[in-house]
Amino acid sequence: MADNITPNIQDYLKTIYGLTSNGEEASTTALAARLGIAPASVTGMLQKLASLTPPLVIYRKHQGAALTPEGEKAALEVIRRHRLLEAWLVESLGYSWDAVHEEACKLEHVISEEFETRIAAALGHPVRDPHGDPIPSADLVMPSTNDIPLTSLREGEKAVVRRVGCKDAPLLRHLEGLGLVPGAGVTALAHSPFDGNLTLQVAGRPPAVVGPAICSQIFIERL
Amino acid sequence: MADNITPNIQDYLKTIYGLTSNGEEASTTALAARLGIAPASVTGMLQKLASLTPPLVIYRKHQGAALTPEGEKAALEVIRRHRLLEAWLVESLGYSWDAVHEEACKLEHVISEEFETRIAAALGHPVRDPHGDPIPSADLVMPSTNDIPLTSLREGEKAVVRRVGCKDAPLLRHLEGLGLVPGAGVTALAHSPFDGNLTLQVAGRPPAVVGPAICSQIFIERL
DNA sequence: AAAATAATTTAGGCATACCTAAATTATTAT
DNA sequence: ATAATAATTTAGGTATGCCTAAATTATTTT
Repeated sequence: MADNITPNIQDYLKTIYGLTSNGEEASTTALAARLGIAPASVTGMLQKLASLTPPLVIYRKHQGAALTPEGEKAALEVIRRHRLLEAWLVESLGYSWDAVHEEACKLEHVISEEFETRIAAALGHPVRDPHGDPIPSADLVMPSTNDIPLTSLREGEKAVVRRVGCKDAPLLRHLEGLGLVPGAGVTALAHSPFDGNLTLQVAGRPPAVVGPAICSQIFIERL
Repeated sequence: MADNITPNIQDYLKTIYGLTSNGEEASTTALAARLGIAPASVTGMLQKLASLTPPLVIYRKHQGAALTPEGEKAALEVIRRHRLLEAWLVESLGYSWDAVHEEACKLEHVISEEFETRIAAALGHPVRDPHGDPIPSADLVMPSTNDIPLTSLREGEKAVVRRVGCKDAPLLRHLEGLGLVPGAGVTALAHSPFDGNLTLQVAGRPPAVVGPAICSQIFIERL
């Protein structure tokens, strides 16, 4: 029935999940932007995904798309594979965290269930990937987190970096240089309410001033 | 120029290489049979491969196909990746040798050069895959071998199994059960000229009678 | 409310890569 | 040499998934 889920469809489902789970609308335009294709192409695909049996998305003209339970299941399966692959590329092959996303994007569509099972076991069934993104369990439940944006940290408050929500390789390398990686302890030394700049003390490093463009990509847990 | 080499084209090139390097003709029918598609589809693709710039195959109507230097290079690249992947699935993820072919067939089309480099290094730049197939070097030279068919072994002769030239999972499991895997020492106890059966002593095992259908798939080096 | 702008959809096309059926070419047997 | 068979090619068609241009719908501004 629902085994006609092509790599392309997987990418759509993953992207819809990424938008809606983030509170954003999975609109034609937003999907087109994230997928790097024309809006018209998205319209065509959403119509198709909604007319499959079972439907993978709920779609009404000019109203954007939402995943059906079947669509969400398929999305979580791909997301699980992607994040396990990222973790495993780092742990097992020594990849740097800025290079794993691209590789995982291709591998996620071709690995077998056995492959998934083996790397999950080899990694000890991790709950987060190298960027701190939660990894859905084998029965496709997304772990809940208490991550809050670094932008909400104020003078004197201490926290631990939990997640870095960006895929851009140069930015990831920059963050690594600052020590702003999952697990790092940070203290807010100062906060400028005008430009949103945060002066951060990353454990074991000199203080650094970080702008809101970066802070909004970093998620923490307060201590 | 020649970066429009799709996964499909890679499969054609790999298959043509497999036939011609084996002394067989890369005929339309043979390719169709190996690729599991209709002969007419092969004709269309061969015409296309021959008309690319640079051409990947030499093709003349009713004459089958042969790889150009560019085509052979692309074929060796895919074969290298396939065999490295097989080795690495066994070594690093604990796959059994009968399961790796299928997985490698999908992965070979998507891994990056970095991935290839990393697994080659992690494996110590192996020269054979788990079935004993030679792995082309990083500069795409196929290692030469002295492998001869097990069918040529005669009473009293000793040899080492070097290669098992079949992909069929049930047969591979059967051979593993007999100990007929690369590296195994064998002695021919008897040979029947009528049915081609060979009675083999595999080191550390009871003697076994093996028919020509199996023997022709196994390649050895005489001691 | 009307006009302007933004978002979305429809329509018509293209490329890849497969298919079947019919036509052609090559090979083998009589 | 002719007929039968086998191999191959041509022709026309399908499905996926993208594109652009034009049309439509929704939203915002005046």
